[in-house]
Amino acid sequence: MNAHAGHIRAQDERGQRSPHGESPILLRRPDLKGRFGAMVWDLTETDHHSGRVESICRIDWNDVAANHPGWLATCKELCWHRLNTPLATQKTIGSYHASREQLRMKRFLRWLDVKHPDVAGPLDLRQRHVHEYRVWLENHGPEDAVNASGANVRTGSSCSPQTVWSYLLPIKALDVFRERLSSPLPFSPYDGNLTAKMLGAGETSEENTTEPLPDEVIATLIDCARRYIEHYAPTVLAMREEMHAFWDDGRADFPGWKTKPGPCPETGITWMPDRKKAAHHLYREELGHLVAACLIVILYLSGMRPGEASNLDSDCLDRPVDRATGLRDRWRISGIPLKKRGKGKEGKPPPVEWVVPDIVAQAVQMLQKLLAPYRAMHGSDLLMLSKDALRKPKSRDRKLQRSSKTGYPLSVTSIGSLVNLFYERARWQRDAIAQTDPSVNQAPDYHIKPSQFRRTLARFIARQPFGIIAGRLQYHHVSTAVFEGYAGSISDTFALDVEDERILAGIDILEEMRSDARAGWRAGPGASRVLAEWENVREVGLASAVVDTSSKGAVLDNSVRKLVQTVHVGSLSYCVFNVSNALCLTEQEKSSPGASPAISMCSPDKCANSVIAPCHVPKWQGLLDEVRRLTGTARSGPQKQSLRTAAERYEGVIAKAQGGGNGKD
DNA sequence: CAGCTTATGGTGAAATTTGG
DNA sequence: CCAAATTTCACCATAAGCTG
Repeated sequence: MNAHAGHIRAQDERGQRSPHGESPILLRRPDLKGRFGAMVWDLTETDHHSGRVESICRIDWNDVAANHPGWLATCKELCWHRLNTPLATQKTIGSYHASREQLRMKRFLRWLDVKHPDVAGPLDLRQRHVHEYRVWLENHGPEDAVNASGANVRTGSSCSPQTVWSYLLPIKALDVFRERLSSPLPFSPYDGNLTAKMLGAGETSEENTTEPLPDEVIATLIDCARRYIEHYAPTVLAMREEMHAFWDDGRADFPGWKTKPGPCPETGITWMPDRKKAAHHLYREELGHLVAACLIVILYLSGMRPGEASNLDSDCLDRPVDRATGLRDRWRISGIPLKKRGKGKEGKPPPVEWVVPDIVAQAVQMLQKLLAPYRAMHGSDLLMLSKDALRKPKSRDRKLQRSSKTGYPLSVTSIGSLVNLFYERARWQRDAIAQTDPSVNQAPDYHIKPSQFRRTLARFIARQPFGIIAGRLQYHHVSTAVFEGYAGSISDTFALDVEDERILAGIDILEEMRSDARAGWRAGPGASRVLAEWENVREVGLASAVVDTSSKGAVLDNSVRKLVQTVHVGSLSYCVFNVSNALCLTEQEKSSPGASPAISMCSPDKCANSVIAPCHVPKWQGLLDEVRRLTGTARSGPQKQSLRTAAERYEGVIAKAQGGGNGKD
């Protein structure tokens, strides 16, 4: 396979592989363009993450060559070995990490330039320099910073040990690879004791600090996103057509919009503010909002990470045949996972799948349609494109210049700005709705981090496995689809996130059941058993662990955890799970270890495990109303009969839960 | 199999780039 | 020169992989 083996595998006098000018940058990818001698190593192709900006996987040596010539050879050798030479203690690293390491190296070199300009190369470096750098990293304020061209400046006066550690990693690597370098360090940093532990990094990890989006924020977002997809999309598409026609026309001035955004058919508000803005800005702003609307729906209801969404192909959606039912009744999105990737072939991680509800499929289809012309224009296959893809191309032979990466992927940082811009619009619309509808209040000022969607979904599923999203989607379909969606990517930690949230929710539920019981509600046998246990647990001085259910998460004792795990939350019932009489499981499933309730098979009114409390009555009432409405339209006798049976069933449940012989007095 | 290191994804915000 | 949108870099968080 390797025609160049002769010079690729060149060995030095110690019998080790070493690079020279014509060596490929990556031995396992000799087809890559660059060679060791080149001043730019472009590893973009080897990066599976298409949403990542190009500069992240491009290593530009020109800066080192110009400002720190004595270091150039060492930096390149180190980087090459990091990419190609596995050691006993160090495996080879990916292009992303290799580039990041060189960025950190550059920061060190900048610092040396300021503090010790006499250190011209690795041979001049001493332990005291390394130590001084470490102290500087640990404790330096903005006034002390060594500024780079370009970007972020220090704000604080200290940083975390793990950050210090990662900035010292290139120096550690110089030590680890000393045998391979033509001019190794003349000493071993801290006598070989430069470790994460020494720097205090890796201390006990803290709680998950990503807070879920507040209810008002997510409600505002989802509501507005849904309106964009359902009602405003045709207007936005018409604007796109008009703008493209103008481009083709070749006229100098935009003649003015023919498309008029009528009032919102649902709320009656003017949904697009009337601004004096250049047409091409207006058009891209609205297209951007529509993209954001789809993105929000996808992120919130699939549990994807932002980076995974930006990595999706335009043909990621399909409708597989359900093996159990033979029907094509579920939507599936396939993509590349960012974490827990596994090995896969050719370094490419195997795809994962998310099962998603209808509205997510709609959002994906909208993106497919909305961005189709730009995909054709820029030769991209990605589902989402950055806003720069929406600009007018300069001419046939010249591409747009802003993005240095071909195809205009939507980077993760851009997702952030897109979403926050959209939230501003959603708030603006909500203000307008509040003018006419006094029951609607204003949305809070809030900065959204894209990763919060995933966390918010975890909480949502945990609290309402039978829930109704935004009051709009059908109960059964969504709950099972979303639930299976996360179960489908079981290798992910998402299931664990959900479980943690569920346990916290379970504590709320137990407390609620307890106060219901104290108010005179008579629980069934299953619930009484659990409540009695709960009283015990509360007694045993777990108050501190249990009372704090608010944010950072209570540190749960195992006994609490176990107890809470038997209680499952639902908006139709609680399930006090007890394997032996669970109606949702077959005999075979019951006997398997770790059996848990099958949400989609639940029959809350029949199962002995199920507890229907007063707070569930409204949902059951809703089901009853629905059945009565249908009874009016039913045609055949059997249809009417089955509806009557259902109605009786629901009436019985309601009577049992709220009054009659089994409820409050 | 816990505790550590290593590898890598994510976020905030200033600086830069680009079209006009 | 202006405004918009991205890139860049510092900082942060967490998963994967070793090792004893």
